[in-house]
Amino acid sequence: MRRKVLISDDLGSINRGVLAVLDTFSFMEVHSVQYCDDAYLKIKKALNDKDPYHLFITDLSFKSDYRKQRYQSGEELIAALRHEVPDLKVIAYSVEDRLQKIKRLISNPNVKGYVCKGRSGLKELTEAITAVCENRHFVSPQIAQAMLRKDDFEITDYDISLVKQLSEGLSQEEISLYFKRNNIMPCGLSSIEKHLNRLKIQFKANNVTQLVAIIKDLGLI
Amino acid sequence: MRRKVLISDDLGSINRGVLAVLDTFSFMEVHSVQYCDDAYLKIKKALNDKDPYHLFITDLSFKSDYRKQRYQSGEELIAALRHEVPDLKVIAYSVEDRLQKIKRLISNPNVKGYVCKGRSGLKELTEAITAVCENRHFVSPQIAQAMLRKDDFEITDYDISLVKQLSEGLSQEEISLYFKRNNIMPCGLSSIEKHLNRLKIQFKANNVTQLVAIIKDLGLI
DNA sequence: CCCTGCTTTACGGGATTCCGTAAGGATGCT
DNA sequence: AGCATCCTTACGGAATCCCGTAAAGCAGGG
Repeated sequence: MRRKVLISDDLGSINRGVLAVLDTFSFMEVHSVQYCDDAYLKIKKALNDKDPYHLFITDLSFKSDYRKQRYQSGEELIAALRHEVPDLKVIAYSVEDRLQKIKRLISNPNVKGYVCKGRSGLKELTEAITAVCENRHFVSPQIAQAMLRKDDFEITDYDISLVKQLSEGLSQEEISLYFKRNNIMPCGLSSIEKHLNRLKIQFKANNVTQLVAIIKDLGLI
Repeated sequence: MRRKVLISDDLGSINRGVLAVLDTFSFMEVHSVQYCDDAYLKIKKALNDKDPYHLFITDLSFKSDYRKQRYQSGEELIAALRHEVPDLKVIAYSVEDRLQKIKRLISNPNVKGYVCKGRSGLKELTEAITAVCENRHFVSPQIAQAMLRKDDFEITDYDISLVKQLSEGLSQEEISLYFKRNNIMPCGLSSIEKHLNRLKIQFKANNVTQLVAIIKDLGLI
């Protein structure tokens, strides 16, 4: 049975690697793009032509360059496809290994698989494709395992955006106002202080400056 | 003329992509590894066997996993090779795009090329390999261009160590004491404040936290 | 020697952060 | 409803940071 597959990744080297893997599936017709917007257009066009894609394999983060994009990240594109192309199966293939983010992603019914880029990424990707073709789901073992553990020592998007604002020079009071304006809860100055306190303990930071330095080193912002 | 090449990247997909590119150079004998320590061992062994590698293409950042590594990053490995295998030509292939860091890297005479992973990464890598084979150097155009720009602030070692202490969580008063103990002048609290003030103006930072974030982004600490 | 310019150091007051205590609100369980 | 728990928010005092002013020290030039 012929299957149409689209892969999307900004790094040429990764695209090439994934293509090499897909070549082992002889029944597949594979196309690849390097921008989210291109992926969106190809998917929509195929749908219009009554020859839709069956599977979409995409990275999550895309470097921005001179080409202005409507969809800046894989997440955004996947979210849009959820309603516009509900029959499309999606496998995310990313270095992202933060549980919170992955959980949210695979709560989207379109997303049938999550594969962590890593040393055995291509092997896992093969498994994921096989699974999805057989209507099963797949997530990388290290993620699946982490999801079982209950010690949710997790850092949320809220925390990230909080620290990010700090790193951009806002005072805690300014952040409070910013959160109020953007309807991000909690937005009280006290809550911001409390969250920061928890983060400082978690990351063993003496003060906010060190906290930002640590989070930056971890590549979270 | 036969050339031995070693490539090192933890992501399997990238390794595959790079291998595909290297296949277009028919005279090359290519090996690949996924850990810095493996790269080190292979390079040393080849040297011992009197059949050394001519070219080493490596990523800079490697995810750590259960395998404990002596060399945690490409930088560390490259620094070690500088003295142990001075004849080995190195091309770094990384997403890193911070000038200062790249400058420090290519100040190492072994490093003949720097290629930025990105949409045209493989194309540039091909150019880099060709250049290095012809005894020329290569750095990705976007980096080369950025290096020309002269808005490269004068920043002293004193400034660096000052900001570094901040990023490690010391208060300004603690830094004053630290400087006194280590005979770093000036060490008065007021002087430290004054220096920080100048830095904040230079780097357009609202506060110390943002200053540290900026300096980290520049790769200065 | 004095003047000038530069840097280090000191001091003070206002702003911000830090940290503990506690009130108010939502949720879930019995 | 009553109770426990978790989370948000508020408040206040201590510590720290921020920033301007100013004195002291040290070169170089006239």
